Amino acid sequence: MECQTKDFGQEYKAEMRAVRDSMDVLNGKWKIPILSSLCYYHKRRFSDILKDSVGISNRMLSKELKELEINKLVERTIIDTQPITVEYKLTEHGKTLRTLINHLTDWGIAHRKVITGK
Amino acid sequence: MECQTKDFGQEYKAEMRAVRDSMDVLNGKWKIPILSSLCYYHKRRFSDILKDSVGISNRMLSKELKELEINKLVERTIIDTQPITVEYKLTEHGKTLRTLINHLTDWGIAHRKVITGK
DNA sequence: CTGAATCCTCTGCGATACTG
DNA sequence: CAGTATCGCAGAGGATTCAG
Repeated sequence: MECQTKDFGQEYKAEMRAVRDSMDVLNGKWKIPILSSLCYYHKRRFSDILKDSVGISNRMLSKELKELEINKLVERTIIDTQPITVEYKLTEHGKTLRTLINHLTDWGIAHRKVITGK
Repeated sequence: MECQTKDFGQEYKAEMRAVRDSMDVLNGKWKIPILSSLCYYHKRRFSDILKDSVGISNRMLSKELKELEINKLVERTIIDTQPITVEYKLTEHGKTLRTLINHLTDWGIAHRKVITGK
């Protein structure tokens, strides 16, 4: 594989911005665990995601879900029970992350082999 | 695309670990700019990468390069000039990152379209 | 049950100065 | 030139408590 971009000026800056956009979305300790939970259970309640993402606090979960919603990756639905419950699910756009996460997974596995030699 | 993993227990945990491995390597403000510089210029000196990665401090560059070297993504070669210079380049393993970065770029572009609508 | 509010700690990162 | 050493701040994230 040729390891070059055509132009280290223009195109390079655009690429940097795009990669940063992706990283910003995925960044932090909890984004991917949360997304994975929503990916598996197509609908999931707050307290359930809390259990799936082992170790997270409600403060963090709340914050992260809000960001994911702002980024149009997750949809929030209030269910009018007593007491109120809330359901979260991936948007169509959110589902496209699955592919990206798969790539990250694959490279991570290959990388671990290189580092640990196994 | 079906958005599921086969098993939310076993396989899920392995995937989480792999993704985190990838993210750890790429994490932080400067890893990708540095890698991109090395990707374009197949060999590059410390002071040059410093200029490529606009805004980075020598302290940070030094730290990041060290981490990349530990992760076997980058190779360091001391050139015995006066004063000494040092050349960095991607390892074979490091070059495999290009593909991953491309995926991150592509998704970042698509994501920006969704968010900004343009 | 689903958060919001507070408080506190720890880490990433910038600025600057110094060394071989 | 290629780093290392020190300092300081801002933001990420944990624990706990409160509210609708």
